[in-house]
Amino acid sequence: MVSSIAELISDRIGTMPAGERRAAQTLIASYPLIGLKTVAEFSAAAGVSSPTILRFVARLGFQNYPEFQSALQDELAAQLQSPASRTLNPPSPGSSAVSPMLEATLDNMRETFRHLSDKQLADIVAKLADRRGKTFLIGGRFTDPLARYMAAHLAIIQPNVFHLGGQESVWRDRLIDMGKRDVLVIFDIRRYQDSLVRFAETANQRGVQIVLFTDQWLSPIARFARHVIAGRTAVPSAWDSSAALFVVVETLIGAVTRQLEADGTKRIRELESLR
Amino acid sequence: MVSSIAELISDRIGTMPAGERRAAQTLIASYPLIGLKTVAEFSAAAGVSSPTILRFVARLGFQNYPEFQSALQDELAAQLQSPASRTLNPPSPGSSAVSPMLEATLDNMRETFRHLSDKQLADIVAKLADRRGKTFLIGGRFTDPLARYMAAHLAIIQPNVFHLGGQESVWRDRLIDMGKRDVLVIFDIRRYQDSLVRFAETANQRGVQIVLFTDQWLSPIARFARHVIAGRTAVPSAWDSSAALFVVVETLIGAVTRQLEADGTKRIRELESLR
DNA sequence: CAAAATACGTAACATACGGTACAGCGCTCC
DNA sequence: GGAGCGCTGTACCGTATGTTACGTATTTTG
Repeated sequence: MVSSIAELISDRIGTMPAGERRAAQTLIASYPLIGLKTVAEFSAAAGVSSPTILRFVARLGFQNYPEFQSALQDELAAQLQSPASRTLNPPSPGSSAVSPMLEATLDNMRETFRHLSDKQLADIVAKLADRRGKTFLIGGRFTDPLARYMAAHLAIIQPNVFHLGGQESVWRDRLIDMGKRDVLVIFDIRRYQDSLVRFAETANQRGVQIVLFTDQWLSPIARFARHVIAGRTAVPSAWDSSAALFVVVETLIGAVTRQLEADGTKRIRELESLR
Repeated sequence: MVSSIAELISDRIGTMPAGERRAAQTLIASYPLIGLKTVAEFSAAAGVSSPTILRFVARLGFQNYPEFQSALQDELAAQLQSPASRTLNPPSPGSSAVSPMLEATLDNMRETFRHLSDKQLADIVAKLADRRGKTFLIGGRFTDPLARYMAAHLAIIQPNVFHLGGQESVWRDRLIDMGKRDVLVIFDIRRYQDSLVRFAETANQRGVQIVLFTDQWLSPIARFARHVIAGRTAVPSAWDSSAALFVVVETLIGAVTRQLEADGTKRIRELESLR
């Protein structure tokens, strides 16, 4: 089984005519970017004509050029999403049986933060630290503990922080308390829960600003969310991992705390005097 | 100066209308691959119409879609050519406040697992997968969400899993249900809670086997615990981090699940047939 | 050396892709 | 409550792109 297109090429490059070989070498030289451009650009870079390029990809077994490009993109996607397979990352010497899980988790965190800009985090921190409205937190079946964890911390450093728990009918009624100045922090990863989506939709209609923690496939709630944090969840286990989101949560908690300290709010001063 | 398109997006995402923001979030979530596909595919993935995508790239300052794609490709080229720079988030000169937090967290996890032997984990897994008794879980002020998270998973793959929540008086009375064959999983990090220590002590007297998740300074509960997992918690923040413990929890959940699958318990077979 | 087969490029073609005009809708602000 | 503005999607258009047919060049083989 041939895994990458690059291997496929080097397998068959010997059997190719001159023109196609030039195409192959050009592609390998700056793999895989030339292949993502148009046939015309590819052909120009290789110094051959467009049909030669097309014959080249046909020889590789692709029906047409777009199909070839899709394959390249899929390959790229796989590379970008599992940095573990990339040469870097110290193979960590004593990596043992538990390690696959740990390694995957560490990768997830690095990837999650790589897709997260400082600006984005700063915006969310500003919103959470802005105390003109209330903050509500809620999560799904497996993620509600994250909501609780965040609520437990935020509720200490600022007033008007509420975790929405218990029966659906209970927290649904809390919508009455929510308005434009309020923030709703929702955790929702696969499989996404209808009840949460409906809840988010209604909250959105009431003008509540939504901060969504979800996985890389984005919960439908992203549609209504003002801020979306997409965490990586794939690990070698029967379950998805929420660890990356957990770290983002802790980061935010820390940042909000620092922000409020900087603001020198009365509450923080009182807290400090209590310690 | 804006270096990457991702930054450019997060800079302006605040000023965008809903539809375009959705496009932006979708792009960021699986950056940059969606952007290399056609407008039609991009729009479908984001759940908006094609013109919205085009308006989105126009707002980013690109004359047209191909120009936008070229920019993405150039960026990718730069990344792929210097894989060294991607190791982790480069210490990047202006490296924000988030990086130290992430780095410290990653270190904590490595350290935590370094001090954790396979044998130790295997023993705990065996104990949790042994279904002759009941499993109770409880945590402290900040760690109870971890107990809930673990309970939410374990309760699916096996019966007799109970999270102890609510008022202290409530769960204290549950001691009556606990006996020699049962397991009590306790989470307790600084500052250790007296109520939990007393609870653990009593449970221990009743012959309950205690699995303790604590920090590196060890909760006094360690005195009664059969198994102790000490996680690193130090991070550059006003709060301690439970992230390392969280990862241990996920690792255990995965391992117990695998164990039960291997045992081929009736419940697991039924669960699988339900999926 | 001749003849055939293969390879390659030019040019014409059709498709599907990006782009635009326009109308409907919701929202905000008088 | 009404008027204006801005956002969004539908429908259509022009064109750049991938594709194919064909003629020429080049290599191969008897």
